[in-house]
Amino acid sequence: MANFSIFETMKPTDRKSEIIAIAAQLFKEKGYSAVTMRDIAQAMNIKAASLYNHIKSKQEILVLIIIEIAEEFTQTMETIVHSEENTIQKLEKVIQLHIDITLRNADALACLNNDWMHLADAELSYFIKMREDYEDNFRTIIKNGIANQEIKNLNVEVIIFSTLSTLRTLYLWYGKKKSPNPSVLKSNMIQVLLNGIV
Amino acid sequence: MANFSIFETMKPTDRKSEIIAIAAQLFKEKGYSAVTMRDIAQAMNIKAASLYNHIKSKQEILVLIIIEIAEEFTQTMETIVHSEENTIQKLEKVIQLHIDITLRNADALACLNNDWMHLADAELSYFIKMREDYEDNFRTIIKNGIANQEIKNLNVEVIIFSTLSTLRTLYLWYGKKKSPNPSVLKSNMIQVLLNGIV
DNA sequence: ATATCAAACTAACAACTGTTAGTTTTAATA
DNA sequence: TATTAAAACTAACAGTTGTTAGTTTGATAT
Repeated sequence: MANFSIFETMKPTDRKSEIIAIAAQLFKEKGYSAVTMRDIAQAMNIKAASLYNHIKSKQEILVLIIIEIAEEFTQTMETIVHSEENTIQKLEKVIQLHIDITLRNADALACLNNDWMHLADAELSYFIKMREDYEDNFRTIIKNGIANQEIKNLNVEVIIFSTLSTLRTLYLWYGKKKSPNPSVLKSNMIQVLLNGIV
Repeated sequence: MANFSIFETMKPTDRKSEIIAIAAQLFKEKGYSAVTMRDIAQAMNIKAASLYNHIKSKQEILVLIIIEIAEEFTQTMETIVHSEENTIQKLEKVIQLHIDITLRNADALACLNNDWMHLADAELSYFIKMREDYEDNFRTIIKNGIANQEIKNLNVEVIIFSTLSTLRTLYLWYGKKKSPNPSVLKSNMIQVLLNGIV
């Protein structure tokens, strides 16, 4: 029986996704540990116990916020590093990746950056592994670029952390009054990170 | 009576300072909210209640960790922005400032970056004010540099946040196996941030 | 109408939180 | 040796935490 109401078709997110989205928002503001289940419930206008009709635990919320987005970073980076493009094009793709995810899900990104250490057991190891792989792939791009003389022969670690620091904390700046629109952001970011400001 | 023992003269930090140093270390690893007074006490091999012979509250620890270092940033930036040097020299001084504090007190810096929102009332407002002043002064340096044509005419906000992101999260990278020594770090950082990597 | 089922509720738990009060230990001073 | 003061202790508190159990609500399907 085709009884889809307008409301059903207009509401693509189920209750569980709503909880995760709202939790991510709260985690961004105060951090995982400082946000209680009662805080999350209140933000949804329900009682804390009702959350457990949809999620297994507070931990599960954290895992769902962080792991999916970490996998996207890891997989896309894997694609970029193995592509046929030159170093500059690869770096532009990495910048694009960070901007895209920041625009799409700044809250989850904040959570990933600040609260990953509150993951436990298997998920913690998995996350750390992904992060290492990501950085190793980035390092490979830079080293190849230096070998090809596409990139200046500066300390590799300094290049990596200055670039990644900026890209990883984009969520802190985006949404502020003075932040530029996405395409201006991208082109200026490429200029600043690759060619410097002087 | 000159009865200073070797131990006294060798121990320049009193008990309160020890608490603050250990707390900062724990806050860096897990964040302010996730660290309990019992955690801090255990790290000092005493009981939680004993901490209150030295400090007024958990909040006070946070304030003492963050405010002092925030004031140092704010004041030094004030000096730099009003100095007679050119833009490049000013930026080099700002980079030096961040490296210095990172090397001297990475734990407190991590705490300042991640836990400032757990300050309360007057201290929270005071911190936010200092951070705004700091960024305004940085913005002034960049704008003057662009006006003088010492700096490329790129989006000012992008320049500010890419530079500050890197400098502010230095503590995350420093101390890792692959990180270079301070003087190499400084010269490479100036190269990367000012002149780019390409 | 009745049955069904997701999603809300109330009530409670055991563990943990920051903190206080009052007491004992420790080590230096008179 | 007696005194003092710093710094530890034990015991407990009131409030908060994540979570469970069992129940009620409200809309949809038979």
